Amino acid sequence: MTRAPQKRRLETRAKLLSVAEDLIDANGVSALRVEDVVARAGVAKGTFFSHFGDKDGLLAVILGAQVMRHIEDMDAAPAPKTPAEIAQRLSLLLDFISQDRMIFDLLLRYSGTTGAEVDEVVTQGFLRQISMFTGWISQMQAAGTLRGDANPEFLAEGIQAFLNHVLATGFCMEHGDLPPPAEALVPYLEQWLLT
Amino acid sequence: MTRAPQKRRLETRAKLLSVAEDLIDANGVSALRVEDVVARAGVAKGTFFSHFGDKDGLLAVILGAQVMRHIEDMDAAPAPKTPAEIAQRLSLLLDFISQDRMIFDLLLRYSGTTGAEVDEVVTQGFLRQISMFTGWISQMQAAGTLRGDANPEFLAEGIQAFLNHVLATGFCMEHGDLPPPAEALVPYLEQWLLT
DNA sequence: TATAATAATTGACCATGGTCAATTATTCGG
DNA sequence: CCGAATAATTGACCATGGTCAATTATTATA
Repeated sequence: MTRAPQKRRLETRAKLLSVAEDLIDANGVSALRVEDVVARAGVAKGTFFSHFGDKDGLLAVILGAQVMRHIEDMDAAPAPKTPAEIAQRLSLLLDFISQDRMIFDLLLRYSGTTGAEVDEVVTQGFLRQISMFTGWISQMQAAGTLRGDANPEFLAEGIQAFLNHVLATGFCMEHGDLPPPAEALVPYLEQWLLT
Repeated sequence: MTRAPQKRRLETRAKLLSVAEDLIDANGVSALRVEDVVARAGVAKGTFFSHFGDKDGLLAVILGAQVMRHIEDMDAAPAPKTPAEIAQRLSLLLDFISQDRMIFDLLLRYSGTTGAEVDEVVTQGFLRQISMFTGWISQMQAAGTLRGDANPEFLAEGIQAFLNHVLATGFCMEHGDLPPPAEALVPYLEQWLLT
């Protein structure tokens, strides 16, 4: 039985998170240095690792929360009615992830940590996203606007696959000339979801 | 105009590669240390980086070559006739990539380096793989065994997407209980390629 | 072949993430 | 309120990838 954390620990953690968020806002994820975080937070290096395990742990918490916020926004609006609308609904999230390859890599790596660590925000986010997709698809199937011959959860996983594909592909071309990820996603979704 | 590399340089490069391959065979990709490689090869650290840019550069060369070998094997046999046969044909490659998450991550990262570096083996491999898929699909379309309503290259990219999806998903569950990647791939391919 | 120009290599040095035995703060039982 | 037990923090130290001015080997030129 593990004890509840003391107030001091919660404060330290909050301080580390807020400092890291500020630094990320200012300089981007790639430029974040653990040494800078602990220096600004006024704690020792070891404290950082005792809280987050490693640097990616901290990033997972912060980026996972941001992803979760996007998912909640997407889920709040009325369900999309076509594949193109799904892609459009995803555009803010996709833009966020496209902003830095490090974000994509980290989310992909943490996306399914078995759910072993119940508090893994990233895992939660992905599960939530799949169930959101599943809900959309069920509704569309009920409305007869897309193929009814496959189970919604399976189709939802396919969306996930194409979403990652489009993101990965986007990083390959040198930035500048290619369409935004949400747009690139449309043909895949249509092929996957229609008839 | 850059000059051709001297014999000495080619020998050094070959030595580094062969030492690294031996170490990988013995201990796996994750355990490879640059210091070990240079020590065994009898060269200085700087030499390593002058040849490969960074550690991933060396890995890209080695793993890219292994992937290319798998692709050539797959391409040598007669074209598969069904989605399930495609999955089966891919199983050796998928098993190879599944063996260590580091391999998957690296291949994904290097898969499309713009083709800017013409000698990037990984990029070559992916292009080759897509064209192999495209060929298979064309033949199957001609034979009428799968949907003829989409262009083969587009369908080939979809295969790539599902292939990565299955691999990524495989790493998430703790190893042991889940089916081999090639098997997990089948339903996606069928849904994607059939009618 | 002597010398200048260029290629290749060297290794001390740095940057950064990560470890862990020792120390300090907090809580708990009596 | 006083130790004893546990939680939290500390910071010197380590591991490993990566840099680059200096050095040595090779090639080109006269």
